[in-house]
Amino acid sequence: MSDDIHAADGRVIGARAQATRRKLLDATAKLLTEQGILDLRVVDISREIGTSPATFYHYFNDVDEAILELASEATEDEKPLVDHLKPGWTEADGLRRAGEFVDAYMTFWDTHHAVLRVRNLKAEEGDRHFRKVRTEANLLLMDSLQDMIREGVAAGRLPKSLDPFTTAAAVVAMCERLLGYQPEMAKRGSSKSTIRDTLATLIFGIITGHV
Amino acid sequence: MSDDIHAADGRVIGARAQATRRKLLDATAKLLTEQGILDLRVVDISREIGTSPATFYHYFNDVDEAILELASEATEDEKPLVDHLKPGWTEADGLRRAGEFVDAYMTFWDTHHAVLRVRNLKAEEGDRHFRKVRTEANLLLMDSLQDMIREGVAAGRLPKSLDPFTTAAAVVAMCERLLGYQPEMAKRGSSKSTIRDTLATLIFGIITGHV
DNA sequence: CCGAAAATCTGACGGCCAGTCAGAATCCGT
DNA sequence: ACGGATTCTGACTGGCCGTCAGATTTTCGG
Repeated sequence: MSDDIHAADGRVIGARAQATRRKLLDATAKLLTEQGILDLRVVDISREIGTSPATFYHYFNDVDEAILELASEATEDEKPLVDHLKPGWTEADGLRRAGEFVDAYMTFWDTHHAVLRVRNLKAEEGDRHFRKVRTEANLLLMDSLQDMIREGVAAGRLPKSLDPFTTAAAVVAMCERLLGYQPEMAKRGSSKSTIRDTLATLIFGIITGHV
Repeated sequence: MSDDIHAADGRVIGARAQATRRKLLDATAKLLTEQGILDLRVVDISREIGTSPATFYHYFNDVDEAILELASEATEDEKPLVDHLKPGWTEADGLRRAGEFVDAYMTFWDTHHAVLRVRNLKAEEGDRHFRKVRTEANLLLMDSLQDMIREGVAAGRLPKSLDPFTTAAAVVAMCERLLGYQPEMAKRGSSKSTIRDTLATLIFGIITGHV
């Protein structure tokens, strides 16, 4: 498996071309954040870096392909979050650890939310590639979460009717979606730190069974 | 406030036109489910009911307006769910009640998921109208959930670090997003009934503090 | 039942963007 | 500074959006 970077036609590209490709990816991420997927036009992405639409199609078969790559890059940034989810949370330090995980997750989310939104939309609409990249990203966290939940079930702190896999998915779901509500919740008095503390308490409770 | 139905130019319309408008809404929902928002074309919606694009624009200023109306209709279907979330769940019957709520929510979701996806996307991308309709829908459930959570906090079954409003939002978030994962989870052995039971157990635990 | 007014529908068009391709511009090794 | 390889783009085709003038259908007073 090669790490070479390819153009849309599959040929390996040189340093100058790699720089152009990177600029296109960055411009795509920027416009996605500013305007959203529904108003994203290849013309605008190209203009953003002072080039023509034809250049974009040298490096990507379509906009989806560029966004898919951004989604993969987001997955890379998600990997370190796993470090916060190692079994062994105690009643004494678990809440603090959960809080640290939430902090890290919030930072991750702030950086990538525009891309993650599109990844999730396309995945839910059935796109094979986006499903794959989303599933891989989610399994990163879920694998660790499952272990922790199994531990809680085995110790009798959690009910046996909790399926570890599904519960892990539910925790990830809660994190993802709750942060999407953030702007509207802020208007109703739920500050970032309230969300942080509540989310940490919930995660701590769900995966360890402590209150 | 009148319940009259209007064309895009604001004029009240008659029975024939109402039927056409309804067919356009249904066709929009159908194609949204089949193809997703990114491939939704006014041409296709019109063709679906054997009319021309110009007809569509008689009734809606754009596709968003039609989807927004479908989202409002979804909110109507969400209202009955509140009945499942009245305070007073006991340790004995709470899990059963939670399960009944989850069943109802899953049915609701199955019916409207394509529209809800777009509603959430547009809301998160900052669209004022979609934010409003989403917030209204979420507050329906959250108002009841908050009451139940406050009860649990007051009784000392739930930690005081749980903000009731945020926790209620987290529960809604978990339901919404977890169901979006359903197809991929099914491939990994998490059946609909596993999801149902786990979700019910989690909701029961989070809002009552019982295990 | 008739004819005119109101309501509903649509053909056709200008404008914008997607995506392609042939060839122009630039780079790089010698 | 020359020639081949790499990178970039002008210009074009085709398709969808959204509009509008006017065609078609329905309604209703007489």
